[in-house]
Amino acid sequence: MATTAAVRDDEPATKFAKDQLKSIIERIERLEEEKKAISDDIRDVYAESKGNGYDVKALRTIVRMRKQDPNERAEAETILETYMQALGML
Amino acid sequence: MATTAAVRDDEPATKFAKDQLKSIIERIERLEEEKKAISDDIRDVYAESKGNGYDVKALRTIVRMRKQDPNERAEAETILETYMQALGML
Amino acid sequence: MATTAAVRDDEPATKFAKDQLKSIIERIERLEEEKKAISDDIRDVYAESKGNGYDVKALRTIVRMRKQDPNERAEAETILETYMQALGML
Amino acid sequence: MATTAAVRDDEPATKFAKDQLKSIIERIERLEEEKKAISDDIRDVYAESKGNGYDVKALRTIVRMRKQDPNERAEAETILETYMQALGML
DNA sequence: ACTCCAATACTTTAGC
DNA sequence: GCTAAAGTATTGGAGT
Repeated sequence: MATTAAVRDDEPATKFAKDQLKSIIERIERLEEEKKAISDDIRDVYAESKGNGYDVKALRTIVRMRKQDPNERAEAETILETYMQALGML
Repeated sequence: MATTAAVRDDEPATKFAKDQLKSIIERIERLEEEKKAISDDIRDVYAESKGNGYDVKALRTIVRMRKQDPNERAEAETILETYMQALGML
Repeated sequence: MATTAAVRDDEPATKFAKDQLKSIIERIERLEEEKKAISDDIRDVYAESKGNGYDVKALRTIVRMRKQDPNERAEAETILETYMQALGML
Repeated sequence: MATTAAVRDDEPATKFAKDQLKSIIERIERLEEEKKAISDDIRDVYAESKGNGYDVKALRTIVRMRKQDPNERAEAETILETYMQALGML
């Protein structure tokens, strides 16, 4: 295998392989840090909104609904109502 | 309430309140898009690594371990060892 | 500390303490086994229902809804609709 | 439609279908009650242990470890150690 | 298409 | 009471 060879199996643990592994891990760690920073930002927006009197749970529901495909949502709604009907919940 | 008033309670649904709500939702949606982009990047790194012969599960374990170690280890370790000792797990 | 003393701190690791610790762990493990068995049963019911043509997601929603307090549910619904209204989703 | 037919599609909502749906929901609800009862028991054991001076967090860790060990350890361990070796974590 | 597992979101509990 | 942490449940993606 030309290009690479992994840190695996019976292969000698070459310095190159080590560096490649290290590089992978560090790339992921950097990306996860960025991801965490954004998660924190999202949390902050919700917290701030709550401070301004908004209902966080409802906000989350809105965000979730807007993400869904309108068709799928309608279809799910129909089934749900059928079941609720059958159970006397409507 | 001085500054604004939310879309809530018995308050008239002012255009201002609507705009504020819309703004909150859109900020969150923008952040979630960024977050998703990064999640995809992370996924890509794993997929590419797998293509180069790495064991993805092990990579994930490494990442997790490096994240957890600095935080807790030393603290819990002591009590834990006492208990493990008592249970013959050591 | 009347009755016993735990496996902790500077106390000598008495045989009694060991046995008590072991007993606690085993009680929990037994309970967790039972709990897992029930979780599996629930999973089975859903799987079987799916095989009979039911929509599992909708079934889960029904179960969740029936668990909720009707008043709270109604209230949450109201807020949600206010927000949806303000965002032109209704 | 020999055996049953679910509360679904264009089918007339027969009493039978309703009963079957109701039966499914109630079976799940009963199982979830049992499950909750056991969860509560587990909680009680931890609470009682805490009252006797045990460190709950450590107890949970022990339980978790004893659960995981037999399953995976040996398998993942090998690859993992190779990687950790390469990263200077060992 | 279906099963399985990892990741996310939600809920509840403990601690300040 | 609120923030932080755990546990639990649901969702989404990967593999077969």
